[in-house]
Amino acid sequence: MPNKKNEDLPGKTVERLSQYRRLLFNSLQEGKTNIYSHELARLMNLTPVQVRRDLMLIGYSGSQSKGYIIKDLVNLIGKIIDSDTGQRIAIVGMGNLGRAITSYFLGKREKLSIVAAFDNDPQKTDRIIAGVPCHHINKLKEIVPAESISIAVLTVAPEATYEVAKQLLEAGIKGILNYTSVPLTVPEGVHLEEYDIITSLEKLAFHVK
Amino acid sequence: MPNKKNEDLPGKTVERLSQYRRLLFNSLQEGKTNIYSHELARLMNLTPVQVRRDLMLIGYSGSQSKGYIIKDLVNLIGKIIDSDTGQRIAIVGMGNLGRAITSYFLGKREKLSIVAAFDNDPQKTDRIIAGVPCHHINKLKEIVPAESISIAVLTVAPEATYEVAKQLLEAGIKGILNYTSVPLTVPEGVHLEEYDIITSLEKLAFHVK
DNA sequence: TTATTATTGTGAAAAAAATTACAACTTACA
DNA sequence: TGTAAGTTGTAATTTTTTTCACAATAATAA
Repeated sequence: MPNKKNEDLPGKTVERLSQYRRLLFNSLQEGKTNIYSHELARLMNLTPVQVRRDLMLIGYSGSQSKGYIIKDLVNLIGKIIDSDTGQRIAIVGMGNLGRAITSYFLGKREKLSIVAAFDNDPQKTDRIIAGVPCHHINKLKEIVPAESISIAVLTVAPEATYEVAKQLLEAGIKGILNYTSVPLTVPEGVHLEEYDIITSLEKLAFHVK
Repeated sequence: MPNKKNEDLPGKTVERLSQYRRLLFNSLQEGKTNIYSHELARLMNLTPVQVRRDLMLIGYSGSQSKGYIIKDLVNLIGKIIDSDTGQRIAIVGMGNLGRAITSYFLGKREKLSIVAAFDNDPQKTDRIIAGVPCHHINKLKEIVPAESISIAVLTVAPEATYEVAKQLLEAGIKGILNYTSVPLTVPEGVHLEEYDIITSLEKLAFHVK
């Protein structure tokens, strides 16, 4: 039994692990093999202690002389945040944002794949967009289970949000990443992550003021 | 001197104020005039106490019988998070994401306006896209000061991020909202907000796992 | 009038996250 | 050999954020 530890990793640490991995991957490709906590911290805009603490929490040990072995660290992070079997994702709403996410994401992660898109515009449905088959939204309940999709990225218009979310839940979705400006509520056992661009802009504007 | 208070509002509270306002605005349009903390909490997926505490922090008082007066609250939040003069924003990188943000945002906020876009693709420059004039990126240093742009939304390709950020800083930008996957460092006095879609997806995937 | 219920406001406690401080180790080199 | 410099690992502290607990108040109904 490796670690029950994973489930009680601080949420912030999980976020950072994902970012560490991307940066470490870049470093690998630049030919680096080892990295010190202060180097990684600099890339991430963090303090070295925070890096060390995060790595401590996942049980990774470096050496005083060489720091951390990038390859090992990348693998370990993968063991922690990736699922063994891989997870399948649907983009719901193929507007600008849906397409942006799809094309940005495509092929970037081995264990996460966008396998379907949905839209209500007949112009967009029943063809392949940005490399992903786009279905009419009324096929949601059929395709989500058939394709073993566990995660949905919601990028529909605000007024459609509620109804589409309802269908996703009925289709047995396990996680929703909600980019609409309409806050959702989901039942126990379903995970929800919300992000609103205007909120971020207003927060930034407040601090700039 | 109204309140130095504003500057030391907790960051999380500022984020929530922006969201409160949007939801309150919806309620107003539905004809509601008053709202209780538990109602607002429900809309936001928060506890009533947290709502009350946030409002306490901005110095707004409700009544035990009627709760909060929506109109007054909307105005007060505006006084706190909006700048008096308004703030001008540029979208840098007019790909799918840049266009998504632009069209999503257009006209939504009185005190925040997207006044320019930049791209390096001649197909896109020197014309109006999603209602905003799109310039070639090499005019950045000229147009940012000329248009009094204080905030930039970065949606360029990863490999261009560093160079474009440098130019923005040289042009005197005050805040950057970075949607590329490349973490930036900015000098003292410039505000930076970073968001990465893949990180969010991976975090969600981790919890769904 | 007097309970009863529902609400706000807020001090105090708890929980989560970040930072400080420092012991322990490794290497380089005088 | 011994010491100086640079590193990791982690306990302890501090800071930030959330939650708990409850007093105060208003409206309602018995």
